[in-house]
Amino acid sequence: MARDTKDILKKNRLSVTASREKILNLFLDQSGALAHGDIEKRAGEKFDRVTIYRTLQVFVEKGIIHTIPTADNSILYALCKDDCEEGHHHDHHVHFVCRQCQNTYCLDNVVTPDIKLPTGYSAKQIDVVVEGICRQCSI
Amino acid sequence: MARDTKDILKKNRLSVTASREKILNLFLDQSGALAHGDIEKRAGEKFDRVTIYRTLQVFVEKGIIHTIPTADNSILYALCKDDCEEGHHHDHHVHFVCRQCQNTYCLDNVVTPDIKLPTGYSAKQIDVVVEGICRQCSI
DNA sequence: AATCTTTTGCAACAATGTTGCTTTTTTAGT
DNA sequence: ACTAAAAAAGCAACATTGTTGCAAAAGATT
Repeated sequence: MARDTKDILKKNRLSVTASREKILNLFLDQSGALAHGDIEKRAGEKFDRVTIYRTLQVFVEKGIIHTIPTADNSILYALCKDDCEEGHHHDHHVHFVCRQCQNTYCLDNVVTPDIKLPTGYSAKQIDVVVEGICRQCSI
Repeated sequence: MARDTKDILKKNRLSVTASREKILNLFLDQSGALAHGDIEKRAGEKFDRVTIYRTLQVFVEKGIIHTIPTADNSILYALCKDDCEEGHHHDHHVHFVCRQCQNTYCLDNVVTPDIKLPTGYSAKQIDVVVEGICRQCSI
């Protein structure tokens, strides 16, 4: 496990530090997306808020995590799949927000549909966020 | 014009006040969506920030405007069409963010597609935000 | 016009995000 | 393994954004 995080960091030409490993592990140990606040809480009192901000920023730049837009004005972060590279996200999956457990998941198997736009508009990226009840909560 | 705003407010059983008329007019005079900050700037120095927050909140509750989730963590607001009622938004159109002019538009004619979800997931609402170049900017 | 209700503005506060700078840690070269 | 250079962490101070309670002002109702 610790091996993994070191590898991921090195692969992205990032120096290996305690906070980066810790934060990366939070994402690896967790299926859903995390908000900055979640990370602050779960990391214990160990890290400075600024460090978390900067770490998340670096991870996004390197394509290790991506952001998910939400209606309630909080940015969520989730792990990218392997086909994301530095400065070149391939974020073509649908995001799902559960109204019951409030978790947000990347539905990696659900691809964003094509959208027919009016003449004159051209699409570069399409974000789809579905709100509803997740598998866990509908049992 | 002033007539319009009074009518809209009355139709929603809201008392007619200067700030509500002013803010409503900003939306009517403008095709795109507005962030809280935009409103604060365009309204002049006249209104308290708190009043703007509360006014937007009331407008959303009444179904006069709706919110648009954005990737950069700022909530945008835009006018609802007539078929929105109190507590019951019919927000089934696609939102378009222009990378050039940075404006956000409601594409009222473009309906959000159905999304096939994995077993166990059920959708209550689907938000689609398309990023690209708008008609104005692609001339 | 008087009263009751609603809204506004103010002040204080809380949460979130940013910046510059010093100290500490990591990396790379020997 | 040790040292110098580079990078990151931590700290403090600050900026922005959003929230709450309450008194004053404005709007609605009769």
